[in-house]
Amino acid sequence: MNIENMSAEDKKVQNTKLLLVDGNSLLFRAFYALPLLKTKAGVYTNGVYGFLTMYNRIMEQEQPTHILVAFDKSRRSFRNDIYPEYKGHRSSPPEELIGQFALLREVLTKMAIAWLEIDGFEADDIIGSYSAMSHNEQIECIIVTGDNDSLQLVSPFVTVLMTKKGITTVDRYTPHEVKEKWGVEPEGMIDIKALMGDTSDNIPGVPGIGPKTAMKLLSDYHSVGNLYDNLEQISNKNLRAKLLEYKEQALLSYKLATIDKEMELPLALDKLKRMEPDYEELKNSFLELEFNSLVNKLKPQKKFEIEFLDTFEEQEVILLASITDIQHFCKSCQDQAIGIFLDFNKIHPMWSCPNAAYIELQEKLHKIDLNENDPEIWRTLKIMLEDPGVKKYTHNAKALQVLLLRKGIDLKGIAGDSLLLAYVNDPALNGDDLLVLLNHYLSIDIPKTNTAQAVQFMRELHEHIDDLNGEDQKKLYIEVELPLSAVLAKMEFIGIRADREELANLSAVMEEKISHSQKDIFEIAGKNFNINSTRQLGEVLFDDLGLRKVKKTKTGYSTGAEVLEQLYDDHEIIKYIIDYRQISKLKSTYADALQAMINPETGRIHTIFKQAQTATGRLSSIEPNLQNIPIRTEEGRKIRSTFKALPNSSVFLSADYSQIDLRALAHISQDEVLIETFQAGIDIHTRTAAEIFNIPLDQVNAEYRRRAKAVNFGIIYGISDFGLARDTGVKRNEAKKYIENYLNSYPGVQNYMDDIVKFAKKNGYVETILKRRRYLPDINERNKTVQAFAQRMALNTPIQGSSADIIKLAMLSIDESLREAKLNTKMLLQVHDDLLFEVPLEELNLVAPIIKEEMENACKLLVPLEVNIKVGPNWNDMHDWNSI
DNA sequence: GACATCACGC
DNA sequence: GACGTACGTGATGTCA
Repeated sequence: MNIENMSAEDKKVQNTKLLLVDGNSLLFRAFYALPLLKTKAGVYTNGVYGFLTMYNRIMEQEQPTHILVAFDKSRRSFRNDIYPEYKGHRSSPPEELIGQFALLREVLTKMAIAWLEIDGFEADDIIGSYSAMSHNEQIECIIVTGDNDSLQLVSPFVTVLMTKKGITTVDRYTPHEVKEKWGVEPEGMIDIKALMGDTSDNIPGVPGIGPKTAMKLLSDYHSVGNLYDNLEQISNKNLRAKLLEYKEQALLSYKLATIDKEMELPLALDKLKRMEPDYEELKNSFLELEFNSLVNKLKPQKKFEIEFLDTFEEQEVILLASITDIQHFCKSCQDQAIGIFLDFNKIHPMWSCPNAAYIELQEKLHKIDLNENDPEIWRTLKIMLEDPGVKKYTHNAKALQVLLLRKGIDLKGIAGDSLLLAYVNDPALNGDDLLVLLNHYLSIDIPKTNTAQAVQFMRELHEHIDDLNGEDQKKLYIEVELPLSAVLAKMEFIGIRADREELANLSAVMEEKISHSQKDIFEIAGKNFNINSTRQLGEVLFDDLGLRKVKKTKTGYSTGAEVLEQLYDDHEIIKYIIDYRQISKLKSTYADALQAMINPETGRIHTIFKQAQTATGRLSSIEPNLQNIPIRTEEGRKIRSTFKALPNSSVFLSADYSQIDLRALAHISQDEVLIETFQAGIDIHTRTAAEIFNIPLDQVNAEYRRRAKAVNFGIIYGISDFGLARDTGVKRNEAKKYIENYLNSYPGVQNYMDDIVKFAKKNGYVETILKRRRYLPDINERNKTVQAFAQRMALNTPIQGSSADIIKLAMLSIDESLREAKLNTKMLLQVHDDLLFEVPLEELNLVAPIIKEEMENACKLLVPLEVNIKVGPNWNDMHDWNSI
């Protein structure tokens, strides 16, 4: 068809896509695929839950414009009139499922999804009739079912999605796939069934004929009718006799297997149009059914019909051209709520210049040009921006604040940050891009080129996401994340001093070492190649030098550190390669890259702390990443020592939580042995060693402690005996025993592990002590590997996430204390369980106890929190600080 | 530009 | 028989 010549009516048909769902079939599948789930009120919901999961997935994939779910009305249909035994073998569905049929219908109604059941007909017939209509009208149609009867409905316009064993995957059948799998055209599926029968429907067919024979006969005779007309041609006597004997039964089976395609359609197509439900009401009934993970996904769907696509209304931008205009405007902002968006040319607020400010006030969009960098403009804006009475709604307040700090402006009155709000709502969503959020939550599509227009929806977006958040999430957002963003902004703005000259010297020395290693390696290998290329290195090691191929990767042989270690004694080249790898990593990632990150404006390095990035609630650090500065090797520590406090006037102070993850575990699991150990101040690894090796505390030697440490470490991450064996170097059986011993010694931890997985399976998420949520959609997955992965996340996230919560609380109270005491000590970095400060010498003895105090009392747990304080001139040479 | 591999941190 | 510790960022090479 030529698109140009299409009428409007044709185009409409082109944009129509009808989804037909076999409700009974899918509910059955879902019920058996998922473990039994019961609400607190005792209602079984697993089938309905699984149905909705699958429905959502298909909606996302297929984006239909029209939907109908069809049900069997009762167990009897017109087929029972011609064959009373039809579906006669079926026993009643289990008790736990029966109530879910009605429940599903209710839920569908609430979701504004059309559904149908018709006396005397099966869901198949309803689907057959609607799909026939689609075919005739040349409308695209998708059928979802687990019943292969419907393959007879497939046509160029009708596709069948057949659920496989579980509920996560479907097979797609177009005429081509039907032909490929069954050797017949879609209509031929009726003939196949007529011959082979169908035990599940109790269609008899011809005894002794299965799929293979049926396919063979039909490839020769094309149809059952033609087969019986030419029965004498069949050479196999037995087969011929059987066909003859059961002719009646075959013809009856044909009728039974034929789906009715000519029912009167009770609902016209436009009654099936996809509709927006009442989200508030739907949310309530999902909450009642405890479908918490689904509640979170509730939001207006993306618009689905091209002709109805909501193009946002582009607002006129009022340009505030003169100082007088700006002054007048800023005055009118007083005691108002505004949306604000600062357009700057790079992502990094310390390396960017603002082009313009866009401000929404009373639903009008204003622009202030900042390219001129006119100090008069900034002076005017400063008053408004520092006025806490002007409530500012924005996206990524931290970046805005950092940029303003460079202009000498101390931003006040941040009332909302959609980046953080969305993160608290669901940390898995990447909300960096405001346009993505608007699309996701409000279904508004703003072209990239028109980003400034987003400011007109800023407050609406806040309101919408805030509605989705529960009380706990609102609290986490208002009391932790939002104020923390201001603390982080100050840290980013202050930056950390690094000695450029020392980095340059290190780089030069490293270059020297690298070229030496390189020369040695080429000599031993007998040829020149790129050592950085894993492929070329693999060729040299495993092809040329014939070393053992220890481990494979997707693309070739692994040359990772683990492999090289195993080959260490096999060839002298290995130690040069290990050396080369280490030094070139240090040079490129640190010595060279860090020099380039020193800001000429400040002479310091300013990282960006990403506050809405990780799934667990931790921060991350980029451009540069200051959370992975080397510490383990001697060479690496040279990098670390280039970070320095201002000489003669200040020192670095680092305050790190001791065993915060294990303490969080003790608190969450309430394990008595763990709690007692921490309360008594006993070394946790030693205690664990005593427990798992069943020896007295004073007989734990270094080796026992090392293994116990690996066990403790592994427990936090949801360990396997395989992983533990690898880490400790003991046999897998031995490692397995360690874990068993551990869980017997700490029964509270065992219970925690069982309970948290149950919780996750039931609720679809896990949470931290501050009720930060992480959704785990894979927790009920049938694929064992995927499910196991989700289970480990369920175990780890409350632990790691709670630790992250605790240090965030500590940062807030330290910031407050430092401000109250009017101290000049600056918080510089957070490295997960570690805080780094730059402390003026005269403040040291005052500040150190404050920091220790605030961190240890950041959060009341069942175990004490312990903080170690170190002090030194640079980030490497630090020594324990003792109060005087 | 996307993906894979490797290596650094907690 | 393979695969099996959480969470990150960044440099480099390879291939399209």
